[in-house]
Amino acid sequence: MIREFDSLVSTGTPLEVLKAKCATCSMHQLCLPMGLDNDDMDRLDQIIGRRRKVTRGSTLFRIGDPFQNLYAIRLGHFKAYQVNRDGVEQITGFQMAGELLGMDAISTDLHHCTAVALEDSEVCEVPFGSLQQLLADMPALLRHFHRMMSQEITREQSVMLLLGNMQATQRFAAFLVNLSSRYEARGYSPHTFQLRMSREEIGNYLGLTIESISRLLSKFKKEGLLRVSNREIELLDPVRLKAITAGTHSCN
Amino acid sequence: MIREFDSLVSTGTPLEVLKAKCATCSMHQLCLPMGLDNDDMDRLDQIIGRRRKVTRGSTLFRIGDPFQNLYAIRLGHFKAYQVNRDGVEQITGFQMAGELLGMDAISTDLHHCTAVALEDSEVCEVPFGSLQQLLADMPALLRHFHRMMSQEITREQSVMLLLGNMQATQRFAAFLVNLSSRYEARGYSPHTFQLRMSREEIGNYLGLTIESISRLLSKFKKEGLLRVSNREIELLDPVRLKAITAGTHSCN
DNA sequence: CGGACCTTTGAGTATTTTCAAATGCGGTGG
DNA sequence: CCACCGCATTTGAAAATACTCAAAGGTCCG
Repeated sequence: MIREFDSLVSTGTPLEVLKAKCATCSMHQLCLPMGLDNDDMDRLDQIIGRRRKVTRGSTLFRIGDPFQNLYAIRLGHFKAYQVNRDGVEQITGFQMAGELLGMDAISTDLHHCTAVALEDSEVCEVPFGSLQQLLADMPALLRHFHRMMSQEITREQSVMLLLGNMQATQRFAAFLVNLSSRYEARGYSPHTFQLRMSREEIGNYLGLTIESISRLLSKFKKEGLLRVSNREIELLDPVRLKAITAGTHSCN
Repeated sequence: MIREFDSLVSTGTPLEVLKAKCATCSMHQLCLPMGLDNDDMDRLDQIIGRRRKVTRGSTLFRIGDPFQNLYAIRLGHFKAYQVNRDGVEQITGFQMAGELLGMDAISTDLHHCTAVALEDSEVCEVPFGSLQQLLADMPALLRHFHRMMSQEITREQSVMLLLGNMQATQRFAAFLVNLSSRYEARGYSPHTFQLRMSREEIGNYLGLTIESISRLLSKFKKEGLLRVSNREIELLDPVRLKAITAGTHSCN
């Protein structure tokens, strides 16, 4: 990687672009280029379109938009939501750096959800046509791409489990534990983190109302499970939190 | 297709195997070989392992099983469920002929759900290693495989919407409408069909109790929306059923 | 400092669950 | 052929969880 760094600098590549290469991206162990050698990573870099900034609250793509690109999140957080025929939103996921947005659009070439940045973020545009050509040529990339799609299927199944037969307390505990482990996987503290989404968004995602979320936060606080200050969360008893996730038995 | 049929017969291929070829399978317009030309379909046929019968109630694969094969359903119905740490089941989907089972296992090489036949069924074993090699070589197959995975993501998102912010009545209506359209896509009557799953399984899938399902059936029956006799269902007013799916407003 | 917005908390309500009992269906054996 | 048994389903009544509505309290930002 050092070698590559040098060669890029020597050819006068602007620093902007340099920083944006997969090889130097802190997410390359989680993201699409995971496990690729340097040559393959270069080829992936070459098909990636723009590295785009998405400001807080702005929309990356919208339901019904034609599908052109997948988006790899370099930095920041997103929410993805579906909309009922009633116009009611249902958030289907919160995505963070290293995760891929837009995979649900492959089936019909139209986006099935809307993706909105929860904070100022950056994404890599991955033109899907080009990616598919590359996939045929790079078994490692093919394998990992399939893993990422499969992982999304698995994640959604877990949410179905959560929504289908967990109580409010369990759901919220599971939500916190999930965030915690994802931050840990990214090298951040699993105990202290900022919620990037509002109480309302959490409630929407978990199939609960904003009031329920607020009450659950108060309850967990009172029980010494966590400390909250606005969106700053500190998990004080991850073990018990995980236990609550498992069953209703331990939560009164 | 006729030509192929002839050539197979002339080479003395047993009828058993003949019937099992993708080209002669009634599901090839929905299943993996969708859109493939005859040559490509042959290549796909060649990697397919066994065409296996799965008797009612028996398990195709189980959570934690090592992942070897995807399974294309030729005939019959399956349920796929996850299990909580409590041992509580959550059915994540009901699959029918033409659909693919096991895609959630790609991410970790372990199955994340258990698949059980709801009636005597038949599946084609698709060894995933071989499939991946083929994918690199057959753009059309690659494309369709991605569509199928993406479709599964989309389907699960719809279930999240259903579980996250629909009421019991809406959920059950949505369930019936969904079954109806899938039978229609397979050339069966969209109005009259047999439920292959018990009331309990429906309830589990929809995040409701068996009693609620029973009550909803009675309610719909009383409102002239459908006729029920055991597992035989006749939808009498699909339009109103769809309307109920959309919003709570029209159902008292 | 003021205002908009988000969050918290309380009280009453509603939907769905739980628990219990009755009904119906299919299969088995007298 | 009919009675009986087991199992799935239906129905009823009480209970619980989470929601709705309302108001108060905080926080952020101009």
